[in-house]
Order: sequence, then C-alpha cells, then structure tokens
Amino acid sequence: VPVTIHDVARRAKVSASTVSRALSASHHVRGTTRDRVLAAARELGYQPNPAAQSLITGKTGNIGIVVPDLSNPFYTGVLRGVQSRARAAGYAVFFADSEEDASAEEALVRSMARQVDGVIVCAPFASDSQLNALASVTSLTLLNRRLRGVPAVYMDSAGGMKQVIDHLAALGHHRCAYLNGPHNAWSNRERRRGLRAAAARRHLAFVEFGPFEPKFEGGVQAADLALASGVSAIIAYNDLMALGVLSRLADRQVAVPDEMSVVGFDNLLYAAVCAPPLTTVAMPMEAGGRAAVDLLLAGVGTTEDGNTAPSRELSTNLIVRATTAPAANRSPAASTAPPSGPGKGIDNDD
Amino acid sequence: VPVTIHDVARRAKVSASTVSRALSASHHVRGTTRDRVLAAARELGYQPNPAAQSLITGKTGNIGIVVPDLSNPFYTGVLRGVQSRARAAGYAVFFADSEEDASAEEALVRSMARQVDGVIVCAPFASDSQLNALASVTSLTLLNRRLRGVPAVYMDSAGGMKQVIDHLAALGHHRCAYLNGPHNAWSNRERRRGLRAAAARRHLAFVEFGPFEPKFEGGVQAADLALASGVSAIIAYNDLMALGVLSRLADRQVAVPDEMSVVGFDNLLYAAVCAPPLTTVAMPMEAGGRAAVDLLLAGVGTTEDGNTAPSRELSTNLIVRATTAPAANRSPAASTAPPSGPGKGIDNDD
DNA sequence: ATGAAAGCGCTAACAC
DNA sequence: GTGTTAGCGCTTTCAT
Repeated sequence: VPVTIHDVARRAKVSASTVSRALSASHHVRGTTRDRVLAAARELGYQPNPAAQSLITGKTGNIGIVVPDLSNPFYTGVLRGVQSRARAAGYAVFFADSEEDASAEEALVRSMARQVDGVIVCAPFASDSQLNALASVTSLTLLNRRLRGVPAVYMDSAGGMKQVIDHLAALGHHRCAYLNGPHNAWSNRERRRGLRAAAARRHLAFVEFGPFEPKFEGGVQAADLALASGVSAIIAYNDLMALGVLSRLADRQVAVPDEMSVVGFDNLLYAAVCAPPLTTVAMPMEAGGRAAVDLLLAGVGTTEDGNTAPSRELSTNLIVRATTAPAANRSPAASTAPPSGPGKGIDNDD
Repeated sequence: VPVTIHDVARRAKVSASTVSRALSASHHVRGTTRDRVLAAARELGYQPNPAAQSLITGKTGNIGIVVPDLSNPFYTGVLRGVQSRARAAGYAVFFADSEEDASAEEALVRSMARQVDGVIVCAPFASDSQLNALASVTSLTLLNRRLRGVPAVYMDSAGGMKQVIDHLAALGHHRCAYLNGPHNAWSNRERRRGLRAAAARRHLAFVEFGPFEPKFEGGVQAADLALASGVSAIIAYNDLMALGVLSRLADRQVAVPDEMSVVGFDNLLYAAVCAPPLTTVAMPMEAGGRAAVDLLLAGVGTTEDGNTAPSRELSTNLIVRATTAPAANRSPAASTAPPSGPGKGIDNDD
C-alpha cells in the first residue's frame, strides 16, 4: 500500500509542496503546520519514493563500491568501513565484486553509475584510461591507486616496507626475498619501491619472485622458490600469501622464525591468531573505507576540473609478532644463490 | 552529459514512445525502425534513467542483502553468491551489515525497501514479529531461518551434526562438548536439535557450554570450560570458534587430535589451511546466496497469501581432516565432571 | 507500426 | 508561509 505525498497532504489539510518542505526540514514552514504534517506522515507511515526524489533532484542518496575479490579479508574490511560510514551519512551502498577482471571493474562501475552519487573503486587491474573514462561517467574515489584528477585514499605501503626493512636489518638479516603480488597493482609497485629504497639504504640484498596470486596458494607456491634462494627472511605481498608461506615452510620442516623470518602485509585478523602469530604491516582497511566515503561525499557536486583532486594518505605500521627473529648464523649461502629464482622472476621496472 | 530518450528519438527521427518500445525489445516495432533507434542510442551512449523507469514501472532492478557480521567469512561467502547470481540476472545489489543488532536488521531492511524489489535477510537476531512486519514492506527471502509464509533457503545443520556425531561415535568417543553460538540463532538451535537426536541414538553423552560469541575469542573462552569437563571431543558452533579452541588448546599443551578432537561448522577457507587442518561441516555459503537470489526473484510479483512460501533446503556434509581421531584411552573422567561447566550453561530448551 | 498525451511521485520556481 | 504550476525521464494507454 504505497502512500504518497498527496495522501499526507490531504490528511494534514495542506498542499503537497508544504509537505515536501516540512519533511525536507527546510525553512519557511510554520511550526504548527510542520507538526501537523509530520504527524500525518507518521500516522500514514509515509516514506518518500526515492525514485521520484532522485528523478527531480538528480541525487540518489546511494554510493557504490567495487572490489576485486571479496574473499580477501582486506576488502571485507574496506567494505565494512565504507558501509558503516555511508550509513552514518544517510547513504545506502551498492556492492559489486569484479573477481579480478579489469573489464568487469569497468562494467560494474558503469552499471552503477546512474543509480549512485559516486563510487569507490578498488581497481588494481583496470587501466588508467578505463578509469579516466569512468571518472567522466560518475564521481569516483580510488582506493590504493593514484590517478591525476581523481580523488584517492591510499595507504603508505612504501613506508610500511621501510619499517619492515629496518626491522629485518636490525635483526641482522642481510638478504631477503620479496614475493610479488599482482604485477601492476599499485600496492605492489609501492611496496617494491619502498623495498628498493630502504634496502639500498640498509645495504640489504634482496631477490624477487612472482608475480603470484595474492592468495594462500600463491604463498605456498612462492615459499619453495624463496627457500631455494638462500635468504633468511621472506617478505610476502600480503598476509594471505604469508600464511601460505608459513604453511609450506612448516611442511618442509623449516622452523619459523628460527631458520626463516616471514613478514606479511595487511594485518588480517588471522595474522594475529595463527601459529606462530605473524609479523605484518597493518593496513588501515576500515579507516580506508571510511576515508574513501568522506572524500567521495565531499567531492559530490564539486566540479573539480583544474583543481587538484583531494586525496588522503593513511599511514601504516609494522606489527612485530612471532615470525621474525634475528638471522640464524647459518652458512651464508647468499653468494651462491641465483639473483632471481628459477620461477617467474620480475625483470622489468616500472 | 545526460542523454535522454528524446535525444535518441530526435536523432532516429521517431517519437519517444517508439524508442521506448524499440529498447524494451517489445513488439510492434518495424525492423528497420528498431535498427535506426538502436543505432542512435548507441551513438549517443544512451542509458535509460533507472529512477524514471522505476517510477513508472514500480520495479527497481535491485535487490538487497543484510548480514549480521561481514567479518565472518561465512557471510562474505553468502554475499559473493548473492552478488554473482544477482548480477547474472541483471540485478544490482544493496549491501548492509547489521552488526548483530536486531533493530539494525529491521531498520536496514526498511531503508532499502523502497529501492529494491526484495531483500535477502540473514537475521539471526530479529524477532519473528519484526520479520513479519518487514515481509509486509518488501518481499523477503530468509537465509538459515524459517518463518511461515516467508520464502527461505536453509542449510541442513541438524543433518550436519548427525554426521559429526556418527563420526565421533565411530571413533570411540563417549562424551563430547558442544559450544553454543548465539542462543536464539536458528542455526544454533538446529545444531542442538541434531545433537540431541544423534547423541541419543549413538548413546553418546554431551555437555553444553555457552552461548558464546561465534568468533575466535568465543572459542578460546570456551576451550577452557570444555577442557575442564573431561570430554574427549569438542564440537564448536562454527569454524571461527573452533579455531579459537585450537589456539587455546595449543597454548595449554593439549594435543589435537591425540588428546582432544575438535570439530567446527562452515568449512571456511581457513579451516583447510590451519594447522592441523580442521574437521568441519561444510555449509554451502555461495550456493546458499545463489539459491536465495533465485527464490527471491521467483517470488517477486507473486502474491503468496495462502500459498505456501517456497523454500529450499541445502545439504551439508562433514569434511574429515586432521583434528579428529580415535578417543584416547585416558582415565575416563567423564563421571566426575559436572553436567554443565561453571560458566554460562544453557538450561532452558526451546 | 507509430505518435500524442497522460501521469508515475516528487520538488522547485513562481505567485500570492 | 503556503498553494499552484511545471516538469524530472520514462512507459503506457489510446488514437491513428
């Protein structure tokens, strides 16, 4: 039984416009009238039709979010942050999972575009030009990705990596492995960048492997390669991979952290409770989601041409737990190991 | 640059109504005309305004889902299933997390109601009357909850528990503990029901503890109680709790499965990769999400008064891994242990 | 097969 | 302050 604004108007003995004004809490409505309207609306259980409102105002009261893989707890963290902040701001949220497909990322944003005031995009795979095209279709905020002219919130992955290297160097490690996540993902590039810079400063050698799927299985695959390379520490692209590494290392009877140190990124819930608890770089997932909503909502209605798009950097920090320890005084096999594993080594910089 | 149906009409030299007909693929449009319209629409990049469509048709092309706790991977599984099936059917999905609050569950559904054609509700906490009220506001499909007149998909938790008990009994266990999840959650009640029935049939004694939060912490809290009760096996309400139990047992130097068997419910990804891998009852999370979408979409537009609401039961099955083993031949402390732990025992049936 | 007109429920000018 | 009017973009009778 859909009750319209006219039903309320009739019951309150005013016109529809007055009802509209009274409910928008906007000015120019006498107190007694407003009370009458509000009472009528409540009695009738009136709920404005959002389609009609949106048709005329052009705003929808909705935002969208698209993530590459919801089964990664990193993104469920982001989604929770987004949803709670959006709800607090009176917005409903459309959700979509692109399943790590660049064209799906684009298609999903497009399909949301007409029903939202903006969308938060976690799109590691879409190209810059795809994203630019999307930015002209609806208002975007990027998460962990930078693109000029588009607002973004990003987490200081490079800084996190610096903390990792400082930690490892202080523990006496001389040579470590980095297990790459998706090759072109901004987060992966940033982590590599931080790695190069910090490792050079600390005179710490490193080898790289990958890219791997940023999942548990990717980690187990990578573990053997890293192990063969004679390093004393392994830095994984993320916690899921680090967990895979831990699992494989246990299978292969390599003691962690005594024989091998392991570090992850994200600080998933599970990193804290696995055995041994994982040393990892905490990424502010929920805070990132909230910040993205704030940025998005702030930018809605703002024509940002010319102006620099606002963006927000969130800091990260290393959580030292039980998978890192001083380097073992084993035979320094470093010099005999190949510079890159037999697997898929990354050779090109970008 | 919003392009309307009139822009398309003008360019195709037809009326707006013809454009509408051509795009709805509906009848009575000459082939050549339709081609012209379609071409014009494509050239202009025309996208119908969903608000306008919805205003007139009454359908939105959206569905909603509300879950109690997205950080529980069970619900992210459901959400993934829902989203992928909805997308395949051309529907967009609104998402909301009620954070385990009954009134939020209701409020969220209400706030979605006007913008969706129906909503999938995972609401363990809302009361029957709240749910009935919601059912009159929009079309609902329940997940793992039953309410007469409301379509539902539910997973055979009791059957899963039967498999657990059969397994444990076959391994020679005589006495086990069940760690309750939320007291009134349908899934918890079903698991208890299955437990009572199967345990009686197998002449297997059991004690209950809880309710506990269905999370890791709940499991660690529960572990000590179960341990003190002299059982040889612990059945946790879900995997998250089972993982907590495992962690606490490890801390307390209790060998799993040699001294204590542990079983969970859900079969989260992590159950397969933790150490030791967890024996657990697989719940079809994504399939549940998909089935819920199917049911919801089938029921949209159907006035179901009188007719029995359709529902769908999904079967579950036990995945035996490494946390269950034959009962140890320890001193049978069973008779000395209290029937319920010193903690919060459940005493009332329902 | 196509066009004209009406109207979905609402808000925003514009009068008074 | 409040009512009247005019649409927002679209679909759907009803003519033709």
